[in-house]
Amino acid sequence: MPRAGLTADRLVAAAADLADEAGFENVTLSALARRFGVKDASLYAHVRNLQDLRTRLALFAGGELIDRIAAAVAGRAGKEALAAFAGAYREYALTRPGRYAATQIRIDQDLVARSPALHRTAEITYGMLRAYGLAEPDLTDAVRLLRSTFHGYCALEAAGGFGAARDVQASWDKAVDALHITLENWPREETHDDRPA
Amino acid sequence: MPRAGLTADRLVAAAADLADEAGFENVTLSALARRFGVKDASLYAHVRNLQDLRTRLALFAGGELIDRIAAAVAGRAGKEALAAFAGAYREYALTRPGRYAATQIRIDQDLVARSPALHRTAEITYGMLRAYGLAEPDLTDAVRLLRSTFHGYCALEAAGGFGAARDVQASWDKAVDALHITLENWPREETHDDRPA
DNA sequence: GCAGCTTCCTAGAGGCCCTAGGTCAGGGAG
DNA sequence: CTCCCTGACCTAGGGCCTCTAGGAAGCTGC
Repeated sequence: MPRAGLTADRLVAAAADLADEAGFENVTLSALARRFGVKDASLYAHVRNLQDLRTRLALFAGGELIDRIAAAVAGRAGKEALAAFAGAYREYALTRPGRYAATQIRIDQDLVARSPALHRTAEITYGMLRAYGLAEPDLTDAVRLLRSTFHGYCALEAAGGFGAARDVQASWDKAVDALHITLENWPREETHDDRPA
Repeated sequence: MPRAGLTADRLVAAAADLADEAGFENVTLSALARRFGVKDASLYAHVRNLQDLRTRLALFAGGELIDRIAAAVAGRAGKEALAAFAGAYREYALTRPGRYAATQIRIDQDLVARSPALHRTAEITYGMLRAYGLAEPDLTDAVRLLRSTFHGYCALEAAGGFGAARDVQASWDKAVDALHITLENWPREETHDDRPA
């Protein structure tokens, strides 16, 4: 009986493809095992359980996403950087819907803290915003606003939430313009609060 | 054998409570049946299947949400209306997480079209924005931006996505301020496009 | 008090997650 | 080259879930 040559990494990669094809909620150990021509119990040698698989997938996808964003943002600043960030973000969310959905699951907090991808995400986002000259806590507020808008937009779009005739790409470009203006006209805090983000 | 007196509406109401207590993904026919002291097969007399139940729950929650928003917005305009809208939205998302999650599922498009709650949502949102004097397509773009931001914020907050020390309520208030400024300084379209939203 | 509709039941198939324990392939040690 | 050990993969089985088919028991209108 030949071996399938499973490893945790190969499982995660296959799970990522499966997520994009069938939706993140259909990433299932049975389906994954089927894909490798193996019984589901066999997967437990490589992955603790379904939750573990999904967490690994989330971290994997988070890494992919920030790599693309980093590549897009590199060498740009200000509005150009913002547009590049936004474009890479939405592109990933739309072309890899399952992987993107994976990045949104709730993950154990100290596992998050130990993830290099998420640290990189924070660095790049805060870095991009430094051009706007915001100080804490405005900086953190702005980061939250950006993440929320990007995520909300992609989530609603993916869920078919935008029924109006208006072209979504044009709408998105406008939203990015609007965010740029928002960042330039940010309602600053009078009192200063320097706690780290 | 006494009857439980099930109806579709009672099932949906119980499902809503269950969603808030155990999470939307744990809204299950078995759990619901257990709650009524009834076998799961019995539920199929009132609800077509799990998908049908979840869809009904989504529409129910959508109606509840827009009712609260409408009540909050009533009699206000401009920034006050925006803040009231935002406050009611986030309040609902945070205090009724399962119901709120239900509102985000993908729903059959022509079922959406026939839902009065969703029409009301559109009316109220567009109505609130009329104070900012936007014309199409900017109006639709602005609505999309608002919905995205509100949803994205609540989704990230609920998923534990905001790790920084900064108080989330303060951050949210600032985001609403920023949105108000954005709406007042909206980057207008030169060319006019009047298609309905 | 009876007919018929509806509610709720039992029975059972199939999918999923996960554990316990067995078997056999492949690589290193002798 | 053979033995052995690790670990990749297996079978068996329990529990929870959805959903269908068909039967019995309560309620309503006559």
